[in-house]
Amino acid sequence: MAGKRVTMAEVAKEAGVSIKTVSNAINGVGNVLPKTQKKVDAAVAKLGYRIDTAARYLKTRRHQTIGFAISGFDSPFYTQLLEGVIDEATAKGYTVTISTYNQLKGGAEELIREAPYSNADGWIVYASHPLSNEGEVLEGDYPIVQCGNYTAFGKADLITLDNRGSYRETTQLLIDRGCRRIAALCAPEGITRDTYHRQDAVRGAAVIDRLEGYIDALRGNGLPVDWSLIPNGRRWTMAGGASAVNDLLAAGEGDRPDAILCYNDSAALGALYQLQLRGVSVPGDVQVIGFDNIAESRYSSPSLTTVDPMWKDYAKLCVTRLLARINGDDSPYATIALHPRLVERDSTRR
Amino acid sequence: MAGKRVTMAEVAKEAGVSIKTVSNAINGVGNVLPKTQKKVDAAVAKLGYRIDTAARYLKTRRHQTIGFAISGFDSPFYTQLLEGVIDEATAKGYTVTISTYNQLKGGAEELIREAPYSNADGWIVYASHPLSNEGEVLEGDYPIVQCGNYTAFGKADLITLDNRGSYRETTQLLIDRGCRRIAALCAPEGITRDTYHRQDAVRGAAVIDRLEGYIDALRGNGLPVDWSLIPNGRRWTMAGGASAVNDLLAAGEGDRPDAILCYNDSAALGALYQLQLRGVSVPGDVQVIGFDNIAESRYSSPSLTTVDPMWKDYAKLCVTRLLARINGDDSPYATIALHPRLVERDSTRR
DNA sequence: ATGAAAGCGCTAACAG
DNA sequence: CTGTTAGCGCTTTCAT
Repeated sequence: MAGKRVTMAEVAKEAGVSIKTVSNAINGVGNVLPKTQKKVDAAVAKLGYRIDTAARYLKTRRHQTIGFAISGFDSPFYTQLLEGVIDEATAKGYTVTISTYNQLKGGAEELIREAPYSNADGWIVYASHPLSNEGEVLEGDYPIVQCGNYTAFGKADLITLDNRGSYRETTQLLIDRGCRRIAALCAPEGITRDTYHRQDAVRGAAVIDRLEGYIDALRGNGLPVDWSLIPNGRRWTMAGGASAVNDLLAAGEGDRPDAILCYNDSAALGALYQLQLRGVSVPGDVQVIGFDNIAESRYSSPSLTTVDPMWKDYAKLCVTRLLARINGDDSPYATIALHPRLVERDSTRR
Repeated sequence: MAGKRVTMAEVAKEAGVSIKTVSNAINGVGNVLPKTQKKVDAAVAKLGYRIDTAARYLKTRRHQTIGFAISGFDSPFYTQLLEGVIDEATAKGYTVTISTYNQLKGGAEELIREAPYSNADGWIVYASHPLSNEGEVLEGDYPIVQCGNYTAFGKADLITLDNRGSYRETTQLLIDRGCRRIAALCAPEGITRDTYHRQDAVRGAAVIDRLEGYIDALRGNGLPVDWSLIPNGRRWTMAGGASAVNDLLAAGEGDRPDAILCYNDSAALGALYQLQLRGVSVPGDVQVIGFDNIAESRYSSPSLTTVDPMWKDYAKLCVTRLLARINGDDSPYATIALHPRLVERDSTRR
C-alpha cells in the first residue's frame, strides 16, 4: 500500500484530460470548466487518489506543515497549547509536526538551527530557557515564532503574557484578602535582592517580570519586600514547590508567610501537598495561588486559585503570526503580550 | 532560506566527485574509499548540506518517519508514552509525527484509513474506543501497531497490559488490608451484572478484563460481588471520579465502600477530592487506588497508591514492533501484554 | 481552457 | 569503486 499509490497521471487518464488539468482542478488554480472539474472529481473519488505532498513540495517548496517545539512534556499546560495549535493550523489547511528539544545537546538553539531542514514551513518554539548569544540563532530568514517566558531579543515574533500586570493583580488580591507576608515561590537560581535588577541575571525572563509585578503591588500598598519570602533555585515542579514550602515553614512561627504565590500550578500543587503534610491549613493559615490553570488545579484539595493564560487564544495567535510570516509578511517583529485571567477557587479566602 | 538549499550536486562539485558517490558516502551505501568519504564529508560540512528528505522519499518511498496517534491530550499519561516513543524512534533514526483523532468525524478509523497517505511509514495508534466493524480498517497492508485498551481483532499487532492479572493483584492488596466492600470505579455505560459477560458489550475492552480480575480476587477470597459498588456510565476523568463517589456515598452508612479501585489516576484524584469534600478520611475510612502512575498522583493528598504501566517499556515495544513491520516482518500479528507494577503510597494503609 | 515537456533533489540501474 | 542516466509525482512555463 505504501508503494503503489494512485498518481495524477492515472487520474488524468481516467478523467480523459491532461495531468495539468487535474492539477488545476485539485488545487483550484486557473480556470477549469465546471464539467471538467466534475470529471476530475469523479476520477479522484473512483480511484481514491490523494496528492503526494512530498512530491508536491519538490516543486512548490511548501510542506503545508508547521512545527511546534517544546522542551519536553513536563508541564501539563503544554498539551492545551498544543491542542490549540493543532486546531488552528488544521483550520488553515496546515498539518502540525511536534518536536521536543530537551534531548538535544544544543537545546532550543539546535532545534531552531535545524528547522530550515525539517519538513515544516516554519516553527513555533516554546522557549523554556533564554536563547544564548542574544538570540543569534533567530537571525536567519526562516520563519520562527517564539512563545513562552523569555525574550526573543527582537529577532522574532514573540507571543507571551503580561506577566508583570498579572502578578500585580494577583498580589493585590492577596493583600485585599488580608495577607501581609506573601511569599513568591520561587525565583531562579541566583536571583536575590541584590541581583534581580541586573540585566544579565535572566534576560527578559517572565519570572523577573512577575517579581516586579509582585513588588509593584507590595510597594503600592506600603508593604516591605522581604527577600526571605522569595526562595530561589528550585525548579517549578511539584517537587520544587514542596521543597520550597519546607524552607518557608522552617522560619520562626511569626515569620511564616500567610500566602504563597506560586510560579505555576505544578509548584502550587506540590506546595499544597507539603502544607497539608505539615498540618498547615489552606486557606485558613496560608492562602495559595498558582499559575496556568492546568486541569488538575480544579480538583486539588482545596481547589486551587490560579491564573488562566487562555491557551487557546495564545495558540491561535502563535499560528496566525507564523502563517503570516510563511506567507511573506515582512513587517517588523512584534511582541504580543496577552493579559491572563484570574480564576478564584478555594485556596484563597473569599 | 527555505528556498535555496544546498543540493547534492553542489556537494559533488565541491568534493570533485559524482553525485552518486556523494549519495553513497552520505548513506553509507556501497564501498566508498576512505579518502573519498573524507572529501565528501568536508564538502558537506563546508556547504552545510542537509539531505532533502522529501526528495529522497520520492525515490525510496521511505519517509524515515513514524506516526503516533492518540485521541487527544486529555490523559496525562499520554505524554509519558509519547516521550518514550520519541526517544526510541530517535534512537533508531526515525522522526516522529503526532496526530490526534478526536477532532475527526471518523475517529481513529478515519485516521487509520488516511495513514497510508500521510508522511509516515507506519503509525502507532492508541485506541480510546473499540474499532468498528471488527477492526476492518486494519486489514490493509500498511503498517499499524495498535496500543491501548481495546482489541485489535487479531488484525494488527497490539501492545496492551495484563489488565486482569493486575486488577486481581490490586484487589487482593485491598483485601489483605482488611477491605470487604471494595468499589470498582467505574464500568462503562450499560455494563451491569447482567451485561458484562456479553461478548458485544464492549469487545475486548480492558475495563472488562479489569472487572474480571477484580471479580476473580473477590471470589478467590469468598467475597460477594456487589454491583451497587460498580457504578457505570462515567468518563474516567476527575469529574467522573468525583461524581461516582457522590453516588457511592449516597448509600446508607453501612453500605458504603471501604475501598475504591479507580480505573485511572484522574478518576482517583477526582475521587480523593470529593471524599475530602464530604469529610471522608483516606485511607482511614476509605482506601483508594488509581491506575497509570501519572506525575500528579505522587503529590495528591494523600499521595495515591497506583499501578505503574511502565510507559517507557510500553513505548519501546510499540516502536520496535512497528519498525519490524515497516521493514518487512510478516509474521502473524501478536498481542503483547505487559504486566504493570503496583506502587504503594499513602492512600492505602500499610 | 487545456496540453506537452521540463525539472525539483534524490536514488537505482547499469556501465565502466 | 565511481560515473551516467532515467525517473519518482508533482507543478510550471510555454504553446495552442
